[in-house]
Amino acid sequence: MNKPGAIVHILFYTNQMGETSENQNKLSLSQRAMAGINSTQANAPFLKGLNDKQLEAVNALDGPVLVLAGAGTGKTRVLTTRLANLVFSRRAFPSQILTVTFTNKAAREMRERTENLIGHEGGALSWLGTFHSLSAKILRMHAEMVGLKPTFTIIDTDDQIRLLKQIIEAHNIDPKRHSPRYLASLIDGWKNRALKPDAVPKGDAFLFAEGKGIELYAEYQNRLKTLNCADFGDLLLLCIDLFQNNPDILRQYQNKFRYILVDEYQDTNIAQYLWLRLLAMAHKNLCVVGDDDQSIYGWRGAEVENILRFEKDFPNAKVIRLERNYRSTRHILGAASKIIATNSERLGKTLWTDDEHGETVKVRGVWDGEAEARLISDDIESLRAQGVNYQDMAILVRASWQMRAFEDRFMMIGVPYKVIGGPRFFERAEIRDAIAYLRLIRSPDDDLAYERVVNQPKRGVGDTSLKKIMVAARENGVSLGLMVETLLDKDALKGPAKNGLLRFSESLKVWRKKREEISHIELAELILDESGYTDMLKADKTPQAQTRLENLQELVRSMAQFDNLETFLEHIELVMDMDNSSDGDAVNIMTLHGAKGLEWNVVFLPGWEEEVFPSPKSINEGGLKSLEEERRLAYVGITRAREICRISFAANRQIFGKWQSVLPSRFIDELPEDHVEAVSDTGYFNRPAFGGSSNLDAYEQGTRGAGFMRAQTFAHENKYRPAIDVKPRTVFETKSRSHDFEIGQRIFHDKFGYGRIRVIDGDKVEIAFEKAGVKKLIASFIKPA
DNA sequence: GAACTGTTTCTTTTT
DNA sequence: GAAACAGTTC
Repeated sequence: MNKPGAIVHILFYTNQMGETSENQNKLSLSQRAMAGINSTQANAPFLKGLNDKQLEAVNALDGPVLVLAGAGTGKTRVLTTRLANLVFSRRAFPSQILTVTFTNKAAREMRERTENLIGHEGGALSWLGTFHSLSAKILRMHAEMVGLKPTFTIIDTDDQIRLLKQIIEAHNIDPKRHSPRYLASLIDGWKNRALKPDAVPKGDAFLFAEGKGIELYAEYQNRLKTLNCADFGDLLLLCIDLFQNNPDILRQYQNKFRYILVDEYQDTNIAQYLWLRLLAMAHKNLCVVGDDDQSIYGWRGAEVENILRFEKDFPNAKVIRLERNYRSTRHILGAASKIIATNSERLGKTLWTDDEHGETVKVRGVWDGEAEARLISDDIESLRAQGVNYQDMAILVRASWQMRAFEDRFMMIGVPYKVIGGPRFFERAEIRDAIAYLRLIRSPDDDLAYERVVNQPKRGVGDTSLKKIMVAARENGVSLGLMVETLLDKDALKGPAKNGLLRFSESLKVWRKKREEISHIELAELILDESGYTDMLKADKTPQAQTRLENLQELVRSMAQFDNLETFLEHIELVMDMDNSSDGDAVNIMTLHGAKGLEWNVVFLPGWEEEVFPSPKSINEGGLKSLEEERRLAYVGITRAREICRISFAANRQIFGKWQSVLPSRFIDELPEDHVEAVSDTGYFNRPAFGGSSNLDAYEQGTRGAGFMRAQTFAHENKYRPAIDVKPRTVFETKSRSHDFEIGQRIFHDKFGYGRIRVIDGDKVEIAFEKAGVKKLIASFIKPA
């Protein structure tokens, strides 16, 4: 497949592509490039091991290219190699290539992997990032052109909702009947479609408070401007505005970015599409990579249609399909393919592999969430004993609340784990407070930050005082901070509020002055101390207070990675995520969304129940379209696994704190029998685990339904087959033991009967019983058969 | 204005 | 089951 002839042929083709593009300058560029290719690429080591299709994608450098890359087909490899190829062929310096990813995690990985290939050749990849971070970077340089100061604050969903609530109340609308959260989602939706208040379709207005939606949206935008703030959607929209209103600036960026690469193109929304089109219009060296089957961000406005439209927008676009899967076993691929085949709206792709080995995908039913956590942690421990590292295993859940059961379990039995993208560090109240203080130092007009910390810790400024100040500030068109200053000057305040505000205002002045003198780290420590925030937590006797203090220390420590306050704030506003990827050997726990683009040897997919996955909320709101998106999520989950994939469902689950009996997910029904096997560790499938208990009713109701029957039909004659094949293998033993059993030995247990030893870990042994499934026991309870 | 208590709502997924 | 909210008392 790596015949030199093939490479030459492809290179010839790409150069033809390059030369068909109109401008003279480019022609000479590509001629230079050709010289570069001939000398550096004939024996270029970085192209080794790519298959024909991948090479084609890597070498089609000029002109528009669409790469349809299925799961596990080496997409990231193609992207990074392509980047390296652009640099090595002297087409562009790294700083002249715009690379857009969808998440910060993806950006980080792409940067690392590309730098491994090109080293520091030609400078840094300064324009690799998410749509939002790249937009922010551009906007900071031209903020005045869109009516902001360069220090503008990027607000997150939480601030957004607080602001909207104020606006709704100011319009005498009851926020209970018309929730700010819903308005926020409407506005987000409009922004995703690049609709400004005057462009919102009239019909959409009636989605909120009898036609007030558009008015409120306009008001919200005004407030953002006066607060010198932008929300996530604004970053893109303002950038588009900037380009459209200033052709000279647009041209400057068009010239700068000679080549544009976009990852996860199926997840782009209309605003992002417009943004890209503006930048790529001049030279059309745009390469997008995507997979319609992995489009899982419809709720954020992603339009799979963008992929379909690509060929229309760029009529001579080269389309390359990567269909050979290098990741998963045939069973895993078979299960995933069957699931996704149920969807109707697909471009259609057939993934294949020549991998022949591997275990089938297992589907297992358990009593409840706790039993599920136990089952999975048992699997993890025994796989670990067989030599699989924790870091090669992952648990992927639909929603973050499902993570808790696993955390509890792992904490109890001492398995190291890391939660990626769970309840986030920067969303904790104490962290947000600390950041609000810092924001207030940077941007005195940041009313949202002011409001957040003015009475945190308590300074005697209650709701009534605050309301008064807010009304006055709005009437005078000034910020809260400024209004308070004026009111203090005029001695218009009284009681505890007066004293508190006096102290607060003085402190702010002092801190702002100090900012010039001390480092941002010292400043943060100073503020936390002098504001009384630390003391407040120290005085707090609740168990959480201690963790909060630690979190704050962690925050201060993390500031060391940044040169100054601005870069630190920019980072947290955009990234909202701490890089904890380097933390040793630990099991990964994350959401299915967070898992896209990643892979592990072993993947557990718990919670495959109706009411959990597919998410009922999603189906209620989006109907069939959403159901198909949930199905793509299932597809993404299964295809993360290289060798072992184990799905599970519970008969009972606590939802919103209430016990409910639930049915297995309809997706379980869609799995193909020939790649999947329903097995049970506990003999659970047809035996109530707790005979006579009052839970029996729930159990019967929960498992007698069609879903359970569907799942059961997969169970073959031997319902008690152990989940893991009994494979005697050598295990390195470090722990001492007081017995002389051996792996593979047949034993007898009073309650569970006969079985065979699979794993020995000191005095603990794991046994695959002939009737009772796999159990972990202390060796003294068993005797040789 | 703060502290306490009972009630309600809520969680999808991320920049 | 937690967190946000509303209503009550000090």
